[in-house]
Amino acid sequence: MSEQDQEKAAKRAQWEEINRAKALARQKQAEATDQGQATAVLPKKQFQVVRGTRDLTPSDTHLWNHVETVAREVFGTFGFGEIRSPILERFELFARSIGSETDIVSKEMYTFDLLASREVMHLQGQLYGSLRNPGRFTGNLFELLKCLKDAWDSQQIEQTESNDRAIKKLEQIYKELYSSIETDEAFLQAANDPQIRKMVLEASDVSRQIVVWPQFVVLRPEATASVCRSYIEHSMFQLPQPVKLYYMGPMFRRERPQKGRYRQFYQIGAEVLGGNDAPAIDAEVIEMVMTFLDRLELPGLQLDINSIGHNAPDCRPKYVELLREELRKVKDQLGTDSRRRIETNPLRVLDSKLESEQAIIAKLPHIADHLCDACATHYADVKSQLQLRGVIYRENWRLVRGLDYYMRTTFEITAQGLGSQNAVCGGGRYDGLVELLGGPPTKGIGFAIGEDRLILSLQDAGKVPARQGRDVYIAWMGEHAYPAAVRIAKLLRNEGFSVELPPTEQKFGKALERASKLDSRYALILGDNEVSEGSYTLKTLADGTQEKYAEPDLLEFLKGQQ
RNA sequence: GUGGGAGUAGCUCAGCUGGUAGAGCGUCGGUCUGUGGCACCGAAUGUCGCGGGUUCAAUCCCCGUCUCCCACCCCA
Repeated sequence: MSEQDQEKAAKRAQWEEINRAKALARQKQAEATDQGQATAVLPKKQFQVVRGTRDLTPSDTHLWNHVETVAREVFGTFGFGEIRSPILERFELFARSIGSETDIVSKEMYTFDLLASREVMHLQGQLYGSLRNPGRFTGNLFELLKCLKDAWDSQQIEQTESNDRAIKKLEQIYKELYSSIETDEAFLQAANDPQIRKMVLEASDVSRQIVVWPQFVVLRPEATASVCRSYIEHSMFQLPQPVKLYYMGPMFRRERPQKGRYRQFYQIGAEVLGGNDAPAIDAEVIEMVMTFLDRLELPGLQLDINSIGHNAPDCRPKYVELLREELRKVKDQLGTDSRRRIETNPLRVLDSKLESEQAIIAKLPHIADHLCDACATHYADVKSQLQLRGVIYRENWRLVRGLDYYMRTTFEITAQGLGSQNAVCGGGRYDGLVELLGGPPTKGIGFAIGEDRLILSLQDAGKVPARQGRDVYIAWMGEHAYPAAVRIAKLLRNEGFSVELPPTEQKFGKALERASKLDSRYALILGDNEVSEGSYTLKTLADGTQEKYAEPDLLEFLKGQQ
């Protein structure tokens, strides 16, 4: 013990000395650099991706592209066409479709104020500030009127009669002011003219009565609403029905990032709009997405289906009331979240993952037993249509969707390797949505696949297609070989081969080493010997064999191997 | 938004309840000037996530912050 203590004390003393020496050295160095170059080093702050977003580099994108290619192929075979809608949409589009009470709309959207409201407020302030200068006042009033009219057209001003009157009044005052101070003389006199002063004051008063609501543009949190908007906006109901569309691209939700959940995430989805609500359509949509996922060899696939009826007194609302009553009876045994939902959204109680609630939930009434006749028939037909197509499903009476617009058929697909975020696809029928967004009554059904999760699951299962290396690595040596190398590279690339042409000369061994590191299939050897003979040596890197070819033979051979 | 864990080389990670940082893989170069994968040798790369505090001294202890991971919430 005491020995150790002594050692420590000795070390400590030693270091004190060293520290002092270092401090001295540092001081000297500082003095030296003061005389020499004063190095002004900028703080090196590295940029990094914003939270919840990420880069996908070639080692990722090769799988992403594979997934997207298969999606396009499969969806194409079902007669779907791609739609690309903007990433920016009006806030109201999602507030109306998804439901303004949902988390997505109430707190997870990235929003931008279109600035019109601020601009108007600014102009209103300027107008007031220029009360004493009729000339400027008139100019400001003109600007303000322009903005107000735009705001009125885009419904940023409440469409009331009094607002309408106020704008018209301003317009009238503007015209009178404009005509009465047309001449310079009038302009000079205007400031003292009681008539004009009165108009100016009135205009200022009236303008400030008008409230302009901010108008928000958002980054889309999902695409179904966008597709419906587009369907309406392009009058697609005049096309042969139904219209079958698919999309893929980034969506944005400001949630806490987690495995399989990002703030910028990607969805692949499809929608069938218009026509009738034949159960065969529901079944075909499900068959399509299952075909797609099967083709990718996604492991551990589980398809759950359910029907949540429709919004009529003899259907879902009736069941929701029944469910609420049953839940109230067992309220004491439920957690706080579920207790709250009894009143706000009893269906979501069925979703609960709480272990302690499972036994209670299991005894609750099933919605399938309380559907109206039409919905019950529809559900039964969807199931038989699925069987007809050989689609294996599991009925899950607890499957309810979180978004307001769903009705009747709902489904969800889960996969392996995703932790608690195991849903890889969700979808359902939404017959009222297009009408809700201002279109004609239109049937609709669709799904969205979480591409990030799909990719995770594929990676987890090792279902990543081998990355393709180069087809041909050109191992050229010597000045004479270089022009020939450039020429043959061009020829081969024109034929669609992936060719690596080293920009500078390499030692032979190095060239072959690089060729194999780049997973090249062949090394094309091109040195003095070959140049003088007008031939090429082609080495197959897998087995080390090599052969000489004349140019036409070489091309023919490689094309045969493609 | 709430709770827990983590952050050390390009990657995966070691680092002894404080003494100025290491391995493997990868990268680059050499052994090797017409034959790669192997082997051997060598090199580069770190403000130990960032900021502050305690200390003679902090990768280590304390506080804050950012990011990632896990769970909740919600959803794809």
